[in-house]
Amino acid sequence: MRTQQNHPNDVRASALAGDLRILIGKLRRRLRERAHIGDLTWSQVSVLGHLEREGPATVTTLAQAAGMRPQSMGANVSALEAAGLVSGTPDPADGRQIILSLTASCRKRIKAGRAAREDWLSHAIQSTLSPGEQRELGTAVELLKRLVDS
Amino acid sequence: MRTQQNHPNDVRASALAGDLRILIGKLRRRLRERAHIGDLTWSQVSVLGHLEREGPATVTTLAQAAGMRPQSMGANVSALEAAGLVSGTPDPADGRQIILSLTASCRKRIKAGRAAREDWLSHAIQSTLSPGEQRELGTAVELLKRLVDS
DNA sequence: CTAATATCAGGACAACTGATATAT
DNA sequence: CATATATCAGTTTTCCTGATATTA
Repeated sequence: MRTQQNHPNDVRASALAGDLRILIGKLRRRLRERAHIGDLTWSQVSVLGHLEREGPATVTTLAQAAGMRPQSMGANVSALEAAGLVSGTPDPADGRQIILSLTASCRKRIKAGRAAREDWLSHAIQSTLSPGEQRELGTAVELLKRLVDS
Repeated sequence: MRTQQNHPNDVRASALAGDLRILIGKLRRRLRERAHIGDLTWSQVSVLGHLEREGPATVTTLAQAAGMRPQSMGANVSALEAAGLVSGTPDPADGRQIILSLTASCRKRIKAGRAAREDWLSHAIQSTLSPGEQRELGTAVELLKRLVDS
């Protein structure tokens, strides 16, 4: 290990962790208060994004991807089904599972681009970050994914 | 596959927003389940970090920095006072305010480096990210700060 | 008197744990 | 019987809104 005098690596990491911790709290509160696209919560919007990019999935798969319990994800999915944005069909090969996918109307809404533009977070990314900065953020997101799955 | 000229910047921003949304959820749950240093919650650790780096502050100041209501911050501060990590003295110039600062024992604990190393997040940053990647993350954190305050 | 600070009380949201029914 | 999936019910955490006392 090297330099323990001026910039010990763990002090740097510790300060970074502190910044990140505060940042996550603020982002989360912002998302909760402003990120409602329809009558959807922030978690529910995440589910829609996952289904859009990764395709149909079961409740358990979605829960694993989001790092939460199947019961918690089940509540989110129920709300989305009630809103007519997601529908589930039984897996013909495994009667225990229900395969969830976006409904046609939801897909249409996404394709029209309305959903994206109504979203506070993507709007903020576009309006406050230059294309180059957006790329920097993209690489950092990949780093954080690795970190959170470690 | 790259429709660079069509290249809707908003599609890119939208995908980035989706990734970020999921990431924040996962990070938040990870922090809640694993980031207890003593018997402290993640928000409380954030408060300690702020007081350590920025110096003494009032409840209102801390609340603004964290983007939450003074009442919510008050609950966190009360817990920290009960744990003997933070103490408040009345502002001699303004009787309404109470100035909060870290206690000697808390400072000692931080200085000993134990608190930092027990923290899941800073440990993860150190062990899974190279120094260069940590710098990349640092610049991205600055971008996100700007974004969340917009 | 109006504004700012802190705090008490009650409520909402989104996750959690435990238990149960059903299918593999 | 043992495992996996989904779901029902109750609890906890964390922050919110509303109201009040005190001081500037």
